[in-house]
Amino acid sequence: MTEMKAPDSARRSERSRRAIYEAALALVGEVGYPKTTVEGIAARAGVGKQTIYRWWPSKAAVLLEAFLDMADQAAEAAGPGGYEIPDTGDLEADLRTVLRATVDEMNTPVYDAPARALAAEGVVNAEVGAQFVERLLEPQLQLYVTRLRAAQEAGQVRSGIDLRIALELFTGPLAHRWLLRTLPLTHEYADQIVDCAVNGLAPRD
Amino acid sequence: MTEMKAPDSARRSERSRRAIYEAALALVGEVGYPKTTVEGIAARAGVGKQTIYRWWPSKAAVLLEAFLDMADQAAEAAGPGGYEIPDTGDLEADLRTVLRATVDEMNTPVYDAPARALAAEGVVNAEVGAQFVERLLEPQLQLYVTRLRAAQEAGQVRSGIDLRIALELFTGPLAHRWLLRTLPLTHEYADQIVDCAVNGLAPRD
Amino acid sequence: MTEMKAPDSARRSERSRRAIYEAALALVGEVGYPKTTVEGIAARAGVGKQTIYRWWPSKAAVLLEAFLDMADQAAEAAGPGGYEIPDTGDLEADLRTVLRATVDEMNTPVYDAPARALAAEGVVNAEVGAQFVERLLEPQLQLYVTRLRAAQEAGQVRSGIDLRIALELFTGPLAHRWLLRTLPLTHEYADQIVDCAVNGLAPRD
Amino acid sequence: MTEMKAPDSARRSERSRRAIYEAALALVGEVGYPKTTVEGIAARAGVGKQTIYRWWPSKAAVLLEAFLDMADQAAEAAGPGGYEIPDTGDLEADLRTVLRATVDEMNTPVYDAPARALAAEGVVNAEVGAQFVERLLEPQLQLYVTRLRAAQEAGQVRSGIDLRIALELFTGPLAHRWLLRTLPLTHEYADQIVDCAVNGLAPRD
DNA sequence: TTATAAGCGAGACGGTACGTCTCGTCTTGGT
DNA sequence: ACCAAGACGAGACGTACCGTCTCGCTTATAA
Repeated sequence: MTEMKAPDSARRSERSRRAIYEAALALVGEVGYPKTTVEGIAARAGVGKQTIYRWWPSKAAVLLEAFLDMADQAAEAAGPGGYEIPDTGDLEADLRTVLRATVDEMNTPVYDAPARALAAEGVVNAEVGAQFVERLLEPQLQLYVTRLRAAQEAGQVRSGIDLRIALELFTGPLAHRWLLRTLPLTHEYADQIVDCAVNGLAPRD
Repeated sequence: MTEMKAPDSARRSERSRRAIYEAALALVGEVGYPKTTVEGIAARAGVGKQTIYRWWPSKAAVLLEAFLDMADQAAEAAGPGGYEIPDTGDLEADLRTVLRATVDEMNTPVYDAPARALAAEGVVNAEVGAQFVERLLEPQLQLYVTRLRAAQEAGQVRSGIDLRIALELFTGPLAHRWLLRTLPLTHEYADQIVDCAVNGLAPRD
Repeated sequence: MTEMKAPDSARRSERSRRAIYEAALALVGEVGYPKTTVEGIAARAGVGKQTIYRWWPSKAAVLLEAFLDMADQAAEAAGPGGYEIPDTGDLEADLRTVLRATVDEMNTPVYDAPARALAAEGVVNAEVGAQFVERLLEPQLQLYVTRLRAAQEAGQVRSGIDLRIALELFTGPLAHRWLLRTLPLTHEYADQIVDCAVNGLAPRD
Repeated sequence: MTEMKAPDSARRSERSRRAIYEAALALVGEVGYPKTTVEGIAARAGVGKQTIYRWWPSKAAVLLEAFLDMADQAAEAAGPGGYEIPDTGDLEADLRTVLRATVDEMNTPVYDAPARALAAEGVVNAEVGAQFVERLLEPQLQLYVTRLRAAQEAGQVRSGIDLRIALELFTGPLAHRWLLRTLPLTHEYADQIVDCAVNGLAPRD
């Protein structure tokens, strides 16, 4: 049993952590994930390599935290409501709004590059994949569950439907196009997905 | 000007190519994609490294061809019809059959490991991604287009719907769960997806 | 201008110093000089690294002082006379006694390992070498000068001879064998060196 | 049992070997042995690190071979006789010639720096020490044995004397001063050593 | 008798070099 | 000409120590 003596996080250098986050995101954006190296991150952050290895187990873990940090800061800046799906009573319109926003995000390079890298790493590395899903994806999916539950209670969604499955009718196609780049991601595409999927969930006559 | 002198493919060693395919698939299955190296493939195939670099540009390209080769052989063994979606007239039943088969495939390790590796590489490397989509994914998606067109002509699918989008209602959610391992892939899940999606495509009253 | 503020030696922890000496000597004996590290000494002594760097400029300096301390304690234990070369009137016999004792010391691991390490460091690092010679070697060589002067005055050594050179006829060969391990160091060898060298110093007919 | 598969020395790059020798000797001369690193040698030689680790087990081994190579080239350039001790019949004069030459060599920086480094490493590392003695020192000592044997047969050296010990009367003091820098190495010093030592070896009346 | 400032243990930090691994290219015989 | 074999230049890996730098915590004067 190799008892790892954990470093003392009270003494951790906040300055270094921030510099590492920034360097990691910048490098992934500039040279791509595979060419981003731990050495490169350390050099760019003006940090010793050991300072990275002391706090993270892998390049992917660094990037995941950097990305979460970026998302947290964005959420904070977005105002008190944070991120949630609007509820105007019109399910189709609300989901259109959200999916269009998601499409925009996926077309934004500073978001796209690291998110894509993390997703890819998670596909192949179960450990990272679990973290990616748990810390990044799942919170977002819960927003759909919440909104769809409201719709279900309002009678806009069939009562027998599992909402975890329902939400995948929206996010699944979007993620598919995003990850594999089969066809371009546009607002129109988002609208069409919402149209079909909402129809599929609607109560039968 | 770097004049690339192409190797003479007539003189190519068939024995080596087969050995490389087998070694690549075996290693990806055994140690995972990131730990599979070109050196390792060469050593296992009893082949010089240059023989790999002469014919393929990257580890991912080797694996892609190896995987296509495996798929071709499976298709050949599957009989004269090859792969196509059945058309019994009942769209929902036909798609259930296909999605259940796909779920089974994704739960088969010898298929899962290399396919997952290729998808992940394609997510991050546009070059590989394009190849992956064009040579592996697109032919399968066309089968859906064909079946859905028949359904549309039979009045089971709304006429205004873009079939490229329609098909993603089925494959998107499936791919999502498969790649990110959010929840287990089961026949029941396939059925539920088909249920909702077919409903969404159906003509409105 | 780097104003070096010297530490206050009055407040120095005696306990720490002793622990550092012991740790340094023990580690050099156990794992050898190159694998002995400042971190290792600190850990073994139960001491912070800074406590070493505060009082010594280098690993070699620590070991030198540790060794001198060990020698001092040995000398103290040896009785009031301390170390000196006996003078029975028989130069050859007296030197035989001393060289045999030196041979024994060199064959004692607790003496050999650190002494060898210090000598090696001194060979390559002039600073350490000077300290090694001045504080460790020179006092011992002076003992030879004293004894040989007595012999010279008694007419047993040619009058023209420089005693600094004379003594090297004894210590030089011994050191040579010890440091480079060309051949084993034995009492017989000591005797033969003394025989030849005393003969070489003797007045000519 | 870790069976090391030895590299094929027939395919070795002569160009790289020479570049490594030159870089190693140059660096030791310029920055000293402790600051000479394997990485530095590789960089200066325009060579990958692995090319060094493939052929040598350590920095010291590289330097030893580089030094031997330098010595071989010098010997080759020195003419057909190579290195040997002259025999004019006058033992004292012949040894004076040789020891003066040795003193000169030890005062030559390009010789001194690497030789000193190797000797120091050999003092502390028995493996290296054995190589140093066997490949560098022993051949030179044998020259003394040869010359002293001739003198012994000519009746200029006592018949009972072990020549391996006799030679150390000359080389021991010299090495002592050289390695530990106790006092300067001069021709006069060499002469005095020869004077005393030859006298010590001479037959007794 | 307290306060105050030093030394202390601990250990995180920016670095350098280690020795290993794999990359993609180049070279040498063998078939 | 293609091949198996593998040496090569290059450079990232993750580890070990370097010497410096805070941290709180004794601990011993000097107010």
